[in-house]
This record gives sequence, C-alpha cells and structure tokens, in this order.
Amino acid sequence: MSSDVCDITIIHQEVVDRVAGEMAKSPSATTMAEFLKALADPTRLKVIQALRHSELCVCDLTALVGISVSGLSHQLRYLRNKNIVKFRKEGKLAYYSLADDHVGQIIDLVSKHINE
Amino acid sequence: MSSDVCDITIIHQEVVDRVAGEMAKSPSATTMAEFLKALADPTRLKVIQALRHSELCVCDLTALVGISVSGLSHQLRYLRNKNIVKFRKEGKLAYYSLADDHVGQIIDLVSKHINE
DNA sequence: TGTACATTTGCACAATCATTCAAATGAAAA
DNA sequence: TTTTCATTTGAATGATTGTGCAAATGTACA
Repeated sequence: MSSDVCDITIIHQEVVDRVAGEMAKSPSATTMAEFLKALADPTRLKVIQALRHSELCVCDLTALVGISVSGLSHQLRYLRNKNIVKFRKEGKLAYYSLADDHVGQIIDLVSKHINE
Repeated sequence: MSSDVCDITIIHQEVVDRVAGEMAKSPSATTMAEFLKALADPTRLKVIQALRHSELCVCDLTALVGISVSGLSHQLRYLRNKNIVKFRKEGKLAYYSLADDHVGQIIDLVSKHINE
C-alpha cells in the first residue's frame, strides 16, 4: 500500500502512521537536540567533567580546560542559561558547580558506550 | 596556595591536579563530544527516534522527519559512519535500523531529564 | 581614593554544518 | 535495451557557533 502526497512518496503508510504516533509521546526533537548540544562540545564537556569532581573557580577551570578565560566565561554563561551549572560568588572569585546529576548520568552512559 | 605559569593563574593547585587526574580516567572530551554531536540535531534525533520503533526505508523516514530525500540521505550516511544506524538493501529500497540500543538508552535519560 | 585582579561582555572572525538542487548510481519492470 | 523509481553523491550556500581580543564590571585591599 502506497500513496503520493505533496511530492513525498510514502511506501508503508500504516507503519509511518504508527511510528509517528509513538514519536509524539516523547519530548520534541528540537527540545532534546538543544539540550544535547550543550554537551556536544569538547570545552563544555571538560567543564562538566571537571565540575563532577569538585566545585571550581573560573581560574582553575581555565587551567583544566585549556582555553582563554574569556572563552571559558562565554561557555559558562551558555551552561548557566541551560541550567546545567550554577555558581556562587565569594569575593572576587566565582565558584561553579553542577546544577544536578542528570548530566553526569548521561555522560556515564556515553562513556560506557565508547568503552565497549 | 597559588602559582603562575604560562599566563594562566591557578588558584587552587592541588584541587586542579586532583581533578585533572580524575578526568584522565574517562574517554577524551573530543571523542565523547563527537559522539554526542551525532545526537544533538533535530533531524538526526527524529531519525533515531523513528528507528527505535521500526525498521524503515528512506522514503518513509522522509515523511516522518520532514526533510528532503537528499538531506535525509546525507544525515543517514553521517549516522552510518558513526555506527549508530545500519541498513540493508532490498531491491530498490534501503531499510535502515539502529545499530544497537545504547543510543536509545541515552535518549531515554535525556527525555526523563527534560520531563522533570 | 586608587590599584590590582577575577570575571563578564561586546564585537569580530574563522570554521563548521545542515540543507537543497542537480546530477549520478543502481535495480526492477516493460 | 529503455524506462522508472529509490537512493546516493557533489557542489554551493546560508546560518550557526566556538573562540579570542579589548573593554567593562565588580570586589578587595592599600
């Protein structure tokens, strides 16, 4: 059974309909992709990995990540806006830490997948 | 205790050293980021989500993803090269499916994180 | 007050990337 | 063979983005 609509040829109409229904149950692909994009960068990943082991100030993070202070600050703001990291100010220093452990769990899974 | 090397100011040297040691235990940030990038795109995410529910040919995937056949084919090659999807040929049609379930598990975690 | 220093921000640029169009490939049917 | 159709490929393009530089902000200390 096949149909032809709007220049797209659908070959297995029933399967497509069923899968479309299933897909509608999870969060939108755009939402999930936007979150995953936050993790899909070496610099941001290093920041997150570092913060899993200790709260750190920007200076120290710079040394661990190997990037300019300015560049790091940009990425920290990015991660803050996505609620992945949080920070507290202590005098001149800003101490960053992870907002929750969800990201850590995801990274562990990815790590396991790569080490197979 | 602080030191100054190569224009980078390290404020908590011991903490940095300890965290650097911990970080060295997991796969490189570059490797993990490259894998995560494969998931961090709405089109590729839709493809993966669709394939979790059924093996599908390119035609049908096009309808589910909402992109040109050519664009989809580019992304499918991308996912193939990363060993995330595999395919078999049956006559003129190419049937795609997931290479393993690791990706699905990761997506489930992300989905759960978003639905909190 | 003024100096020193950690961090942030605005701007600019190079590089990456997702997409489409047009052409090529390959396989079945006529 | 020729035609038809599903899929792939290559080239081109517009948009996004990670980064550094320079300037601004804010805080502590002299």
